[in-house]
Amino acid sequence: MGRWQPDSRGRLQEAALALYSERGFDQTTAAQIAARAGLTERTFFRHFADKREVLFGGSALLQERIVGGVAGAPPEDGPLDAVACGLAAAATMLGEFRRDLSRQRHAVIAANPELRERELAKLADYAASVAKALHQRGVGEPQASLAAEAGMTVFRVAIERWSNGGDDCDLADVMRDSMAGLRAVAGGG
Amino acid sequence: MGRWQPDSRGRLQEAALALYSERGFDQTTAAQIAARAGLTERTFFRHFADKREVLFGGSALLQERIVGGVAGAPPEDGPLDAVACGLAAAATMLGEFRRDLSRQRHAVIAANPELRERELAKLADYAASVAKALHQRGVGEPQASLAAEAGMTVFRVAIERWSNGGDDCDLADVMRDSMAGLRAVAGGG
DNA sequence: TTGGTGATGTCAGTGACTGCTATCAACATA
DNA sequence: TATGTTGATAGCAGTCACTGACATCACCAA
Repeated sequence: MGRWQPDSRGRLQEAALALYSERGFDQTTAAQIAARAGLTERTFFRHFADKREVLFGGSALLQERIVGGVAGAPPEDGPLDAVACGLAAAATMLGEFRRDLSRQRHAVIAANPELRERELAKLADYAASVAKALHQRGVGEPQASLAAEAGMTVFRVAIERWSNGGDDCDLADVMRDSMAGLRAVAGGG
Repeated sequence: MGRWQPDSRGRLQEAALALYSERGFDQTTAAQIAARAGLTERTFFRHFADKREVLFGGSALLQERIVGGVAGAPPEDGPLDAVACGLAAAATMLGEFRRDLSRQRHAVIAANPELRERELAKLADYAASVAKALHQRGVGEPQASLAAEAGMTVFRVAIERWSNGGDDCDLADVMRDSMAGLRAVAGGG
């Protein structure tokens, strides 16, 4: 056995989600999270840049999935179709995850302005990398940025609907439906 | 003459913009801003909730303009047309402002992740109130949210293009053009 | 004259976050 | 076996964002 318990990072994420749920984000200190994970505050900040980031550990992976979905879309697809492929890939990934944890995390984020801010920043990051992927498909500006940002809009709205929906509500379905909604609103005028 | 110099709030905003430009956001302390404005740190935090907010003093007014534009759109306009009216109102307001200051502010925000986060949060606020205004025009969900968020996407992309464009680049024109771009991307597929 | 009000100053405190240094199991290598 | 290196952690001191409580004092109204 190692000198320390394994998976410090994972333990910190678990502890943070639990404490943020129980007492709220503001009422939780980094030292408390670390203590619950059997670590020190200093170690918390070695793993996560700040108190918020601990809730967004999976975002890099999700971003890869989305970009991969866009890059792997059929070559004849238009920009927004390609983005839809990225969203489908994201929906698949999130669907695999434990839904109760997703909901708990979403509730914590929704309850705090600072955390909502961070989530928006993550979505903007996704949009930037999706726009890049669209460029590589030959899409120019401002079409690429508009399609990418619009896609993230659909993503956000869909996640919101899915999170408030019942247990039989499928994320991929909601994504498709929301994308259709955007096309209707934007295309029809 | 009053006991204090007038317009503390304005002096703080000016001092903050200057210092953030000169040394960068991270290298500027709230105490330095206050000192430059002839005030104390404590007073800074009475006027602004945090170090970032001092750059967003006009956002409430801008929000009012956008919502007013949406509410005042012709009744027969579709959701996205109404949002376009809101954006036009915003463009008018921003056009009245000194462009050099707008650019300086934009550069400071672009240079710092925390400030970009805050700007995204403001846009999300605008989107929420625009969606509300659309509801009052009889638009349902998710159409209202999608149209509102898509509108903010257009706003962001347009501001970015305008900010990087030449002096002859008109914001209202860029807004209209970006909106047309979105319609083309979303409508055409 | 007197008393209330509002914007500011002063001060002490909490907690997020950082830089530096020490520790020590694990591993590689001579 | 001995020795040096590495990596994840602890410990500690420090800065700064932000807050709460209380004091000050020009201004204004009665």
